[in-house]
Amino acid sequence: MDEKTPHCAEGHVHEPIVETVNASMPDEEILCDLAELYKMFGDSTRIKILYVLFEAELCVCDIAELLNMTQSAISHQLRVLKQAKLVKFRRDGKTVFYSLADDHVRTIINMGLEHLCE
Amino acid sequence: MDEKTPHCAEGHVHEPIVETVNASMPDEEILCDLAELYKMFGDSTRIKILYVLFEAELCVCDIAELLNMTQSAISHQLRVLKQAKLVKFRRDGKTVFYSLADDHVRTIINMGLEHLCE
DNA sequence: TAAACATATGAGCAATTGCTCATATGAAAG
DNA sequence: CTTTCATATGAGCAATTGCTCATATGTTTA
Repeated sequence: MDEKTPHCAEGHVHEPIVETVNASMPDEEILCDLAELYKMFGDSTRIKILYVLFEAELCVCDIAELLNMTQSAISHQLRVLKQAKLVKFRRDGKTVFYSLADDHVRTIINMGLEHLCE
Repeated sequence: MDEKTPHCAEGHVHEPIVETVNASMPDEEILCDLAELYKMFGDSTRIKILYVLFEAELCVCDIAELLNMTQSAISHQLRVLKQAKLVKFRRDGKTVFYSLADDHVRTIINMGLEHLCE
């Protein structure tokens, strides 16, 4: 048997359940993608950026001002959010306006807030 | 003005919007709690543990076997999930059975999966 | 063209994280 | 009580992360 997985005694009571669960598991890759997605929401700076974009598109320096953080810090995080396709942007002269990429972001954050307020 | 926040030129076009957004921001603490919550879902091991508990309560070694990881690694993560109140447990002799603490966990994970599959 | 401004990005660093390994705890069986 | 088995936990380490600081890029204006 696999050396890496210690296990309860042979003929273990819960084995059938393990089989069932194992069969219904999504692909490893999907679950990793899911973790990557939630990782985006797992940092307070990024949560704040996303929340701030709920109401309006904003430029980098506006966000920095709202969160009282440096332009650089915000820009780095926007890059990450952009890669995760959670925000999109639009250039207008020197200014770059960011906004939520889709409505799921709003839904996911609101769902989390609901969970907290119970 | 605040030294830490660089800002666009004085009399900036988007200032009114900034005011509005600022007024509607939830407390710092709530957004931090929200980030803490999502941090739990932001690791593939924890996501897998939670997913595996969708169908049935399982003991630590069953989970370890399912995920092909060590008992120790799983136990450490279960501790974290327990602290976040995402799982609960029940002792039966030597065995400890873990299960999802509430239905929100299922909902949140499913919502993320939906977002990925579009 | 040069200067000014908004944003992006690379290097570096301190803090956090997720594991391993060894060991402790707690419960049942001998 | 002692052993065995299931689980919990502390120390330590490598990898990741989120920031700062300096600087690069891109756009407008003089």
